[in-house]
Amino acid sequence: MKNYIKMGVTKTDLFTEKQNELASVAKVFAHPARIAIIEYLLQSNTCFNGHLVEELGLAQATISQHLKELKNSGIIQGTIEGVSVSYCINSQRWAEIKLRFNLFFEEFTPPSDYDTCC
Amino acid sequence: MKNYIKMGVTKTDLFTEKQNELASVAKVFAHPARIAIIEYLLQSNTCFNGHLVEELGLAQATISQHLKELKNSGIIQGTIEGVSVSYCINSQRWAEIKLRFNLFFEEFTPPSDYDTCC
DNA sequence: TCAATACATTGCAATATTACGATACAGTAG
DNA sequence: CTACTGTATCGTAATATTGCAATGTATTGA
Repeated sequence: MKNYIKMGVTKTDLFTEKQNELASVAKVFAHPARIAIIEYLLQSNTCFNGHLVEELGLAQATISQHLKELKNSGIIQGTIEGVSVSYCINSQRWAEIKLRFNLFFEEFTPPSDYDTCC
Repeated sequence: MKNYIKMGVTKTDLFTEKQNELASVAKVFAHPARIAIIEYLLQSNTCFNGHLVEELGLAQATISQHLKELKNSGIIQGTIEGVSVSYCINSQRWAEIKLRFNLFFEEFTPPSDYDTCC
């Protein structure tokens, strides 16, 4: 069984692999600090080698923890660059996740009379 | 301040309204049971009035709790229909959330030499 | 009215998340 | 080697999430 982000007492075995995967990725996005980190990397649009601690207002240990989760999910990657680390979006993984969410959102194709039913 | 889904000891005040909102919606998707419920409603493509408890393997109380969170986020809506309740996707809210995620995913436009940098 | 049905709410136990200080570690400069 | 810098990890407190049994509530059918 795949090693999903742990989910409380969640009974992952009741659900499909796809459902667990989507939930797992959504969980990574489910924190504003991680959204902020991602958007920072998205906007810098290159390898970022800098001062996220000053950028966000969180402690260094906290940011490091969030970065670790982002790395674990494959969304970002980091390479050691001398004394510091360069982070950037993993473009392939990003495309993959984007597609997965798109497919999910496209699953809804309501008929024209949809809104009259409840 | 808006009433987001509570976030542990998360310091929401450090982030923008948009970041907190996106994280809040992602949090709703961050559980396979809720994904499963949503997909069930998506696929039935109409007002569902039925037996989610038998469909998923969770206790009635647990499902009720997940439905409540989905209702709170506006993703689904329910109307009392005699002895039971009909649930369906709120198509307007769905479109809103879809757009929000699309914009987020579109924020990444890597230059051609992107993958060489880290 | 009374029982049955369907769902919501409450209360609780087990577990995960978030945050941060303290500390470890690795690379660089001197 | 030593000090410094940037990051990771550990330990821990505060809080949230998940799941379920028990219970409450509202509607239907007899």
